[in-house]
Amino acid sequence: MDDLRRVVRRKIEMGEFNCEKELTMSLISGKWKITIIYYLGMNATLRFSEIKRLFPKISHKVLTTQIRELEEDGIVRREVFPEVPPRVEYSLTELGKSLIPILIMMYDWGKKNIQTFNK
Amino acid sequence: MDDLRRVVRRKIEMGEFNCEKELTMSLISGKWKITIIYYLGMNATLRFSEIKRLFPKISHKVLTTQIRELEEDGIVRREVFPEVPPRVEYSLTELGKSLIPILIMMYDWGKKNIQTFNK
DNA sequence: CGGTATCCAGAATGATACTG
DNA sequence: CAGTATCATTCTGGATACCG
Repeated sequence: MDDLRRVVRRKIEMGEFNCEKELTMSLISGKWKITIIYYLGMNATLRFSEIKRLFPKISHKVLTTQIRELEEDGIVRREVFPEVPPRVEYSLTELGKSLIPILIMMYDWGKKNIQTFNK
Repeated sequence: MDDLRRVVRRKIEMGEFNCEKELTMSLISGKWKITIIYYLGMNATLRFSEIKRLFPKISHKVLTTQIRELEEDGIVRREVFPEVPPRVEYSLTELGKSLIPILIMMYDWGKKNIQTFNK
């Protein structure tokens, strides 16, 4: 797929990032992306419908969009099994797996500090 | 200020977070927030105009908005000196400082992987 | 200098319906 | 089952002008 990482590459070329942190942020920004990455990290592979079942609040179209962007950015691998009915399995690439420590840190930070926001 | 952390608190109350990671993300999501936090971490205090000079591409209003949200969320401290012309200095709170390791990890990750997006 | 108010453009998200 | 297409809505960021 030629479009692979096109948005991110365009941002790099246009000098839209002030700093490499913003590259990282741009990859995980999106209402469901860190959730999807994290659960794929815990489950090795998940089918489209399994992700939907895990997070009923995410709409069909939005899940498609989020996971397609993750795929374009090289974070998620998509495998289509030519069956009827179709089966599609998602898993993390090595690049995707390397994001997990960052998500764990974000989880730990949130866990540690959430009570200060409840007061 | 009564509005302190109101948006985040509302999200917590409404159960809008699937996971504590999302609390962390919600605090640092915003086009300039990680940039502002990071530079405040390196400079101890910065005046409004100094931040503007560091990042000429950020507009006046957007800088105000981003930094006000960081203040409401308890990440940034705002000190007003009653002088003419006014002087306002921003610095990180302890909560804000505790985010720095996450931003450093994001920087390192971006630095390490940016070349894979340039191909 | 360091704001606020208004208005607007575009992006992100979401609801719904249709398809191989 | 796992999509795509269309349309509506909401959220974010930005341009501009005015203020104490």
